[in-house]
Amino acid sequence: MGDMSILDHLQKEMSSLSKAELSIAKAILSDVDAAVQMTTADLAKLAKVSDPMISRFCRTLGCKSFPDFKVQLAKSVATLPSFISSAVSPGDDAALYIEKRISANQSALEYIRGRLEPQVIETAVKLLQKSKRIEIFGMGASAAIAQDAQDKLFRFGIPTGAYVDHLMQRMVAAAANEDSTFILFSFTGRTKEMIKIAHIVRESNAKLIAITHPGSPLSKLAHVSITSGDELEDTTIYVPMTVRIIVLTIVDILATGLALAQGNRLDKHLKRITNSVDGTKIE
Amino acid sequence: MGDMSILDHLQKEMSSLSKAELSIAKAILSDVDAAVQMTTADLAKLAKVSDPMISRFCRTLGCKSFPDFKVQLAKSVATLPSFISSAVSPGDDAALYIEKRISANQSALEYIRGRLEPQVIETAVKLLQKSKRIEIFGMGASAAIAQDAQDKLFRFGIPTGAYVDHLMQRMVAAAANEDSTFILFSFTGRTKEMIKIAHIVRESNAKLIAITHPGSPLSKLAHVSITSGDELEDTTIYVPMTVRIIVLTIVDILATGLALAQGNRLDKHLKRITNSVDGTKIE
DNA sequence: TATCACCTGTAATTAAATTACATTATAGTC
DNA sequence: GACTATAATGTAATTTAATTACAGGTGATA
Repeated sequence: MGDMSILDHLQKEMSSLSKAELSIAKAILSDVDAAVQMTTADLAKLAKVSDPMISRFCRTLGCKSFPDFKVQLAKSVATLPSFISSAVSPGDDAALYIEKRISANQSALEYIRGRLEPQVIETAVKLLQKSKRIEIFGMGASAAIAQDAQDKLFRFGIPTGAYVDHLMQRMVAAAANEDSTFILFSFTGRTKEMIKIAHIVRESNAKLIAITHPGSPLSKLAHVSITSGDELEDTTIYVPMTVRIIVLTIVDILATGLALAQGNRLDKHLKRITNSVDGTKIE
Repeated sequence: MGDMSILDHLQKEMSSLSKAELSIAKAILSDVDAAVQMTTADLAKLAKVSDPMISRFCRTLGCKSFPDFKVQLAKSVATLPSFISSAVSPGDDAALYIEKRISANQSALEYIRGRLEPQVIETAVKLLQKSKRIEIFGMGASAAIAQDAQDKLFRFGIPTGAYVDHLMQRMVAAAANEDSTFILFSFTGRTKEMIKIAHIVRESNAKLIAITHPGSPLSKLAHVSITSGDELEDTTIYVPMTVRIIVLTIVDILATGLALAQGNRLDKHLKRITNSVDGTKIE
């Protein structure tokens, strides 16, 4: 079972459970917090099965015993994404909305944990690594992300620019060639201007990585498309919050991949960058 | 005990434990992952105490029983910030560094869960709400954050500017008065230029909110200082990654607080903003 | 010095979980 | 449809784990 949480595993196995096992699963899922405190007898009664079915059920799920199952379940409960509790309401005090926003952003990260495909990331990293130049575009809410991405990626030995002005973006895209890789950020992937720019990138024979809504027009134009997590939040109606945490974490991942791919031959180069801000801070 | 994790509670009680209780505590802390799988007999042997001491110890900590203690402990383990496992190594493949980066950012958010003080956030929100104008400054890695914060805060009926050029920042700070609130982002709080700008803000009688390292020179100049989470990551040596996720979540929290404080009287205003980008997207 | 409160271990008991055995249900084959 | 084999499930028995009861030891206080 590896690192998969017992709750995820349980939900994945629902369709292959026997009648009694399904009763037990439903009883557990009806109140997970209560389940971690139950005896085999309690749970068996709730699920209307015999006591030994509980042990057997745990073994079916790959646990050593019911106590082991309860411990795994407790771990799952503690890391459970709670989308419901994240909705902020008018009467919320600061303690509550702090809690909700933190939980929302943690949950958003949990959401992409199983959705980012390693080979897609690797492909993107290889494109970046082979490039003579990296150009990063964003607009609106994605503008700050483009600039943050530049701040991360410029360090790895490949000249890296970021543009947020759509006219400059068009012109830079038109001036590019096959030596460049472009990273385009668009939560929805349906911004007309960004799609137009993507066409220009493609016409320049440059490579295109899009961090965007899966299946969107922009994603279809990209050589590599990586989810923006836009399914989580309607960014055309609400102020985009959790989505940008997802996208910035994707930036972290790409930067990490590129740093690893470049190995330690850039150590001096990185040191020089760090040193360039020497003297700007109070000791 | 409320919401405090059993691990936190245990560590807080260490100095008031008896000799045997202390042995048990140490045995648990020596390998928490193993402890959740132990029987009373296993743990008693490891701690060199009698079996019943285990039950008594759990009761001393406020748990109902040893099984209850083990469940609580499992929950603590699951939410424990794991700084070690987040360290990326040269041999890491994409699946692993994706996992590590996601976990690192989740842990970073967990880190601030108990460190953000609701009344400090409320004070900041009140300052923002009472302002005639909000100005947001960042530079270097914080520049993108400043622009992101503008994208969030400008919507709530208070004119909001963001500047990343330090000369413009000086001038805007000097031109301000008591009607303005400034938000300054600096991870370390030791950037000389930003501290100079903070002085200028104070001289203009404007209010100053700093998102920065606790106890730093900048934090001392602020009317309200909120942690940047800078303790987590040496941002002067490493590329700042988790720290900006923390800071952006703080932006979310402030934006949420301001939105709630403004109530629903801005609904039309918000609608007008959303409508302003109509027609820019493919349907 | 005596008393009291607290700590702790051994022994006994209870509770919880698992195994063994028997019965029932289901699926496949003729 | 009848029969057989296998899987699922319950009852009863057994084992394991946890807790309670009782007794003894230690340290502090009057």
